[in-house]
Amino acid sequence: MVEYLSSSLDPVFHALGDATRRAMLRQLAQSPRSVTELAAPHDMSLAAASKHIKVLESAGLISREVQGRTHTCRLNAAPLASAQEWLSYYEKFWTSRLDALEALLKAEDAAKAKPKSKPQPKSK
Amino acid sequence: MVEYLSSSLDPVFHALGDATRRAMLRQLAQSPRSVTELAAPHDMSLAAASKHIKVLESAGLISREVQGRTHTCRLNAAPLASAQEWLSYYEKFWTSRLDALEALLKAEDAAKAKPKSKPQPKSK
DNA sequence: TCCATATTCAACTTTATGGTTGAATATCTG
DNA sequence: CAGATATTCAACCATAAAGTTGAATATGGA
Repeated sequence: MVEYLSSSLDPVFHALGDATRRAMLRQLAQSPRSVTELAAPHDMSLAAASKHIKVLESAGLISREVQGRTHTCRLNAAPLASAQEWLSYYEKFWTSRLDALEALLKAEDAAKAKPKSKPQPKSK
Repeated sequence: MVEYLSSSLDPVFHALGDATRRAMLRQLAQSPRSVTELAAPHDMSLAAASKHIKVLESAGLISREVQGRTHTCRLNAAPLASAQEWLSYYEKFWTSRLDALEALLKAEDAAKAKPKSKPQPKSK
């Protein structure tokens, strides 16, 4: 039903790859904020914060309503749903398994074409 | 129980912000692969693919076992769990709600200090 | 040993990122 | 209108990213 282009995930994950921007999303999860409010907790110029906001905006993660001189930003979580959808594919790799062990089990499971009796010791 | 540093999400989300790397993770979800095998479907030099693999590796998303001249890469999904955990915070913003509408509702919900009777028409 | 295979390394190019500062623009307010 | 506030813009800088090519390294196999 909900179909997401893989390519549209690029800007979303990219936007999430920065702690400042993730923090801004958390702020917006509380309530809409102006640019100044969003910038306040972060130790950087307003112009820098403005750029981060633009990154979030162009990833579709926030929308902006201009009211006079202030821009009110709101969270738009929809693209996060598509990110989570992408990640959900991998749930089977950690659900109800220890992850390192899981990797081993999964490898043997899936690699039907590659029967390897045991891991070789490192040559170095 | 599982506690993840926000900072460790930076390299994870960054790694996911590239379609080539996401595709490589999908490949590895099928079975472990050598560098050559991982590179094959992607239209780039082996050296470029090798760099992508290194990005995934340093984000902790894959591990590598060197056996002779081939390096076998395996998926390590654990950091994806922490990414999903981060995203899960936002589930409430899309679960059982239309997303645009949801933003509105949520805004009213969370902004207890800001009772706005109805959305203002855009000033522009 | 010789050659092919697997992978990385080094150097380089181009473009993107994240930050700065100072000026510009627009709006609100007395 | 004048000044303060909100935000962006433009220019600039330093570093990182993503790709290339060609050489280096290591291993496997005849």
